[in-house]
Amino acid sequence: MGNPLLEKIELEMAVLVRRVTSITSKNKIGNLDRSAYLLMHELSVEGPSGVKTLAENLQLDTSTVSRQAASLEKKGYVSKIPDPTDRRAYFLQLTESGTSDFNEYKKARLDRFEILTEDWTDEERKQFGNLLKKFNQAISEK
Amino acid sequence: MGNPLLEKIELEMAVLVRRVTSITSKNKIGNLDRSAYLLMHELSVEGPSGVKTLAENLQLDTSTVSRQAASLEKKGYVSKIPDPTDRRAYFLQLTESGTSDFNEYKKARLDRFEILTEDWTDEERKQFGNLLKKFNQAISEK
DNA sequence: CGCATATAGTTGTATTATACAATAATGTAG
DNA sequence: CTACATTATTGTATAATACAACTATATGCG
Repeated sequence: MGNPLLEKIELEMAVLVRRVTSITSKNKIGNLDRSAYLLMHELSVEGPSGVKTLAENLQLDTSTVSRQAASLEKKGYVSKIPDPTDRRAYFLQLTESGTSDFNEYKKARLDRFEILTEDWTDEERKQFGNLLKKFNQAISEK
Repeated sequence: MGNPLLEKIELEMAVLVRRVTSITSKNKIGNLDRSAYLLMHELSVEGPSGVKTLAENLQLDTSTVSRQAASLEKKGYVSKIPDPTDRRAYFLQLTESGTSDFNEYKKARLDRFEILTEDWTDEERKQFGNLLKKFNQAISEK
């Protein structure tokens, strides 16, 4: 029974998440973890934003973002600019060192993906990226 | 600069892992978590195995597997059969209730993936499964 | 205007999944 | 038979998350 195409996706997805989780636990590249990376990515794409906006965009609880932001601030990667129109709120902004370490980390990640897919065709890379994105969108929406 | 194909994979992969992690935290389907699921999958495919073998096959630390096994045993999903040739070792074996709840959980997961990919072509599903597998193999090996 | 409610962010606490290190019990080889 | 290796467990730590409680501030209504 069952749809073998779905079964394959289902199993490989479980394996993938485990592998990546496992890597995160030990093989952390540099000073940045995946979650901080996504937060910084968001800041670098969207510009300075507050905890609430970030939490919405990243689909995380504000408490989670708040802690990540605190940790990044401690490392000097983001600074908190008070929102002049609302004294409860801040804008989180990447610092210079944040930006440069973010780029360095991104490069290290890309190198890793380069190696992982070194024997793939560009067509495969393209499909994989597209399908991952499509899948992520589905998860976000459904 | 950089390779846009790789950048897309890299980013979407980070997002994917977060989404799935997030789902695991709240939306747990039934009584089984992803990690227990993979362990039970392994047992159902490979038959009764010891902690060490499982850890090797799943590429996890033995301590991690040992705890998962203990938790599954507590739920009555696996039983420990002493290895007659080595009194340090056990075989973990799925119980009936383990098998049936595993199948039920698997079905729930498949339903979920069915929905997530409901507007995909079979060709896309096939490609996604293949590429995920290929990627997982790369991670395991490189 | 002032109180009630809403909102931004932080902090306390819990859960899940993992690793590494130390240990106990048992096996094995010289 | 002793020294070393191996199987599994347990202690401890880390990362990433959520929910709930709280603080401070904002807003809107009577």
